[in-house]
Amino acid sequence: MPTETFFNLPEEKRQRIIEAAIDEFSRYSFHKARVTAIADNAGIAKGSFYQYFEDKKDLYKYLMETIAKKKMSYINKDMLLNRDKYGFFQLLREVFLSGIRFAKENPRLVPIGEMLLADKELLHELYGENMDRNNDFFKQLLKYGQEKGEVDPEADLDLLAHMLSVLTYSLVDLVMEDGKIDMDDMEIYDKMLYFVENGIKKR
Amino acid sequence: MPTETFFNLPEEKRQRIIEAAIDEFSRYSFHKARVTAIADNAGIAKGSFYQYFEDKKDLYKYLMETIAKKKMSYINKDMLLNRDKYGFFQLLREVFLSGIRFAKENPRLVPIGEMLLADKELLHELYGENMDRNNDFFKQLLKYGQEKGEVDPEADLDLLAHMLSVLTYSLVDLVMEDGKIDMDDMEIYDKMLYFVENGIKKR
Amino acid sequence: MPTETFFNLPEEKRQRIIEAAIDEFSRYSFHKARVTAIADNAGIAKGSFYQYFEDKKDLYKYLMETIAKKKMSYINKDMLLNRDKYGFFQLLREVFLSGIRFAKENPRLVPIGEMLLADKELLHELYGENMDRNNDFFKQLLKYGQEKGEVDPEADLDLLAHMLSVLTYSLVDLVMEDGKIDMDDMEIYDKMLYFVENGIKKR
Amino acid sequence: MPTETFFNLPEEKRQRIIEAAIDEFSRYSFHKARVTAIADNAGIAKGSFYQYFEDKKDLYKYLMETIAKKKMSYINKDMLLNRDKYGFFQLLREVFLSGIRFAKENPRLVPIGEMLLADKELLHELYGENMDRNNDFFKQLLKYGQEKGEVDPEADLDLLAHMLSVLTYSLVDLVMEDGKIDMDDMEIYDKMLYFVENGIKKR
DNA sequence: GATGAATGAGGTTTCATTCAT
DNA sequence: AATGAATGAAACCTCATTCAT
Repeated sequence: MPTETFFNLPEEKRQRIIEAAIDEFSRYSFHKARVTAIADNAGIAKGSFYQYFEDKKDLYKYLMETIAKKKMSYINKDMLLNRDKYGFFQLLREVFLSGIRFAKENPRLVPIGEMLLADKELLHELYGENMDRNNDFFKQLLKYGQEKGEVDPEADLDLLAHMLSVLTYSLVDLVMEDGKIDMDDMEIYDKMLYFVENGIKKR
Repeated sequence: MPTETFFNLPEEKRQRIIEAAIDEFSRYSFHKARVTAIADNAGIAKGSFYQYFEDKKDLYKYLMETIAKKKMSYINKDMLLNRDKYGFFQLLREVFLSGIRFAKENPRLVPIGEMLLADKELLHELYGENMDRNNDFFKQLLKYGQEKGEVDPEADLDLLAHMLSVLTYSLVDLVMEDGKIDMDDMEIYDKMLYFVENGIKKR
Repeated sequence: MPTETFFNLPEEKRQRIIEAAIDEFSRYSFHKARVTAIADNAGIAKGSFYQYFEDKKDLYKYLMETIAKKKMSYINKDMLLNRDKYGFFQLLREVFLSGIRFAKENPRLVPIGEMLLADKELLHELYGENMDRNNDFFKQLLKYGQEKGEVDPEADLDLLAHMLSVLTYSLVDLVMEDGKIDMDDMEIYDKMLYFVENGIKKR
Repeated sequence: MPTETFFNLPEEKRQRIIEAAIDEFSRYSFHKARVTAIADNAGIAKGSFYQYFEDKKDLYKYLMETIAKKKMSYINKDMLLNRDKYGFFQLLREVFLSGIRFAKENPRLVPIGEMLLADKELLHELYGENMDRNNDFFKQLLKYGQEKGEVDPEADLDLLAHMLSVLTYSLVDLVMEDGKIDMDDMEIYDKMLYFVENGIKKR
């Protein structure tokens, strides 16, 4: 956790630091990223960095949390709360699209997450055992889909959740070119959804 | 490319070095992996390392090539050559399973590939533009599936190839726990295939 | 260029570092000189060295600049500015003597310059094409001498400039024994000047 | 001294080694030059190198001797033996020209000598005190010139010898561009001689 | 005598973190 | 709180030389 000092900082300065961190961690893996570069780009002294964070990992953890929260905020909460008004596949579509919107508006955050996912050692260190909240989310959703009779009742929800989770990531990866996303490329999202729907719907 | 000296080494020693390299690179990303550790674990002098490889990256590249070749060798070549004897989904199943067999027998090689995939900078440096041979392979296969009338003729092959590629990886990831695979867990592979088949087959 | 950090250092410490550098580079060629030795002798950590200079070459370049400036400062500027009050050979004598005075007071700087001059590769790297400002200086002087009618009007100024430049160096070399100069050995400078004067004066 | 083994080598092989050594030492100072490069370029095993020479310095010493001898061989011995038939300045001219001829035919040997001259430590180690045979040669010549009444009887022969020695080197340097010499550029040699003659002749 | 693999000391450089002001 | 200089462990890499075959 960042220190109290950090949270007492003027918003603007805190932003500058976060920005600089994002910039560095989106370009380089945790180990290659340099504290010096972050401090420099944020325009703060290296010493200050250690007044705000315990160490490099402390900032990194905080960043991951921030990112996770931000990503969640892209999901239309109303739809989830009133999910009964929508079909399962409509909800799924919303989840997919929220991922895309998030990536479009925060392209630099995408590789940060991906790099962490690849670094099992670090991942374990940060989250210990419970490292797939993402899957849990999809699993809940799928269960609901089964209950509503839209999803194949035989389906293995753990497997499906994992697949959906992975596909979301991959979709973002596919449409992101050089850190940019062509949001208008709507067709492709629906193609994937079409594929998924055929794959898992109840027949 | 490793030096001639390296290839002149007795098989046993070469293996020790490769083993040590795999050990290090499967645990740590390229940047965190240490030449010193590799040399130590291989039981050779640090100086010797540099008689065999130009630098850390040289060994790494060589390792990736070796891994790629090994992975390919797990695909049943006969089936590919006589693909007309098999249905498309039978072929796809073979490809999936080959990935699993490879992962089961070489569990430490899996994270090496995954870490590389996450390090865009390194990936680019090693392979430049043509970095998705994996996708190409699936695209060929899918095209064949369309020609045989088994795959949805409307399907976007680029998208599908990407998805299949990603799903293969994810499947391996899913069944690998602490570097071990439960091969007998056959059911899950077929579940995924079932899902995929429903998703993309011609109706 | 040294970093800002270096220039922020207390004068005393900066001097210690420069001293240590001079000590090392006056004894050993650029390639044999060791950063470690410099850091040790300056009483700073090796890491600090790299906070002050980009690398060994950075310090070396800076040292050469410093030396060049210092050497220039030994020339009596008044004489150059009011050169019309003096004969050409008087000016030349002043230039010669300035070289001697510089060498006498900074004996360790002499071999540094000489070693660089011998390392064509390094020389080229540092100065690119324009690496004989020394010659230019003498050429200007000689031109002036011709205009005043003191120097043989037929003389090839490029050649003469080169010769004078070389002779200055050699004179210093000659009178420097074990890094010390016997300044009182005035006679020898005049002998050389006598020789030069006879060689190039207008008849 | 090279080992007997070296001298027993077939002429052709010995030449190859010497060639490779010249190539390396003409490009790099003693310390930067690499034994490995020499062995490689000579097409011999690294181990063999140490069968022929005690160490890098041993080869270097031998090379310097060879060069010195070769350089001497360019002086017209007949003229020296029958020096009475020629004037002093004719002899001096011959010595100058021999230096030029040597440089023209062995351009790579020139920088080797120059680099050594700049490395006082090495120079001392190789030749101890008596490191100016070159000067001695010129001193003998000048003495003879005085005796014949052609050279200023007041002249300080040590100084003049030094100057002549230095000027010879510098002349070579001046006309050598990129390791090549324009021998037809005869005029310049005579200009320098003219200058020298005026400088030191008896009046 | 020839070979080429093996060695390790030693060099340069990087960087997270500490600390004095 | 802020600064930025100081540190040193540890990484990569080079190369002369030795040694077993």
